Amino acid sequence: MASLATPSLNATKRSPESTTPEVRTLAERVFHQLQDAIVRGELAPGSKITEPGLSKTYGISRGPLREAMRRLEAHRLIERVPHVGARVVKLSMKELLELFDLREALESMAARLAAEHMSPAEVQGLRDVLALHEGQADLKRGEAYYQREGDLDFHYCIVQGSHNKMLMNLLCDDLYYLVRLYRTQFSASGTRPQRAFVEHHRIVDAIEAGDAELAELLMRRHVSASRANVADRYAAALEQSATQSQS
Amino acid sequence: MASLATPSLNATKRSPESTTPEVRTLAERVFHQLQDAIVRGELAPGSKITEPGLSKTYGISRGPLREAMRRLEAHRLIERVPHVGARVVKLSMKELLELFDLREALESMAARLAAEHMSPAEVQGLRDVLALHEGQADLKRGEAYYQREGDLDFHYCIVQGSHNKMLMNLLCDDLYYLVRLYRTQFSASGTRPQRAFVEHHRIVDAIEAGDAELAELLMRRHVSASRANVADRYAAALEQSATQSQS
DNA sequence: GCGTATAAAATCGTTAAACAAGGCTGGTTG
DNA sequence: CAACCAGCCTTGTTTAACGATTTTATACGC
Repeated sequence: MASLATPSLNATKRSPESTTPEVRTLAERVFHQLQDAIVRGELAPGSKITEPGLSKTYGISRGPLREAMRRLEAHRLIERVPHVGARVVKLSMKELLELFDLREALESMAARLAAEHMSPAEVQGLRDVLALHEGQADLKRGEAYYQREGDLDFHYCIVQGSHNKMLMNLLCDDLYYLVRLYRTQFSASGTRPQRAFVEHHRIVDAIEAGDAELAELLMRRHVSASRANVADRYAAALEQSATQSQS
Repeated sequence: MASLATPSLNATKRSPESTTPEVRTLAERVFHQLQDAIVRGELAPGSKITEPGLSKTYGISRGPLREAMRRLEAHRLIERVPHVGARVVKLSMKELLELFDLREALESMAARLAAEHMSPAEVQGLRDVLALHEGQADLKRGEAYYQREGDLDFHYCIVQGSHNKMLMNLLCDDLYYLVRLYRTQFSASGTRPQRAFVEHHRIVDAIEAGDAELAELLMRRHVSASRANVADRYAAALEQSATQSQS
């Protein structure tokens, strides 16, 4: 029963990480703070990050700060040039689509493994997450951005269910932060809510049935459709701005 | 014609990185040195890494050293515990199989993208790499370990051909170092040479034909077979050591 | 006025010394 | 023998300083 609550707990624990209670070293703490600030858009994409500046605002010396920045660099949240400085990463549409390719490959694998390894309790936890989102969807029906973080919660649970630690680290610690960063940068509200919802349910069904192949296929299509949706909306925005500048 | 040589050049450039000519900052240089030392087994897996020790052996102060270690940590080549220290990562068989799952997902995607995006010149470069290995195979036929690094060269080229920078970074900068580390840790000579060879050729054929689906499928099978081979050999080794201890 | 060249300022990379904080070792003691 | 305590070592962090490199600001010439 305890493990039943794990997935949704994990999902809720992600938001209030501003306090970061268990983090003991300064470098780690400031790393998480900066990570959050970047992902939430408080540090503007492309803006320059200066050591003396951060050192003053966060009240720490340059040593731990530089270590935190090295970690941010490894997570691809900032870009550094020797002797010049660091700036917050600015995702291009090309890189965003690349990111979707990665997600398609990794998350379809995660769904496959989840179908093979997830325990009934974990599946139930997954259904709980879905039910939670459904409630929110009922409340805010019509608002497009209702599932901004909820969608990731679902994907988190699937990845956790794969029981593959390397996969979990890669997706949850690295890629999902980039996904969230993109969502703030492009102010991308997750459109196509009801369709994604049905897809989520079908994926859980396949996982519950232990149908690894189907789960993999459905997740692949789900991510692929999400990618196509983003690409289409981008193309539409491009066209609109083009006609706008024409008039 | 210049770009034709790029893949094989890239493959050869990987080995003599001990000089690291273009690396300008100390932290970066010592990071690469440590990375190399770990991957080549000079730093024993599980062995403790102490800051004063490395600081003395490499003749640098603790500042850049700690930054280098933070990068090694991000690449999962060392593991740190606050206030305790860092040790070289020690891959378990479980983690190795997890790594193969990642490779299967990512490299099959890479093969698919390569079939879609690779230029004829790049395909030719890929064939050159294969021909080079074939020559070595003729020379050292019988020796099982002939393709230890050559195999990775092939996979490198495929990933490069995907033209997906995120995928390239992930595989070439992160996972492939872990693969090499595993090969030294388990003193794993790539067995099944001729079979892998045939598989390599068929993958290139599919890529050249632009058959993305087939390339993806073949690469998936290729990695999967490699994984199964490793798992089998490990199981056999386990059984042998069991009967050995029995007598 | 504008572009170039030089000089100044700011930032980054690195070192060194020092101290606090926490873990490990080994000896002492009950 | 186990628990406890002290001392030592390593890690985490700060401060100050300096060389190197980049950026900027200024002044000069065209």
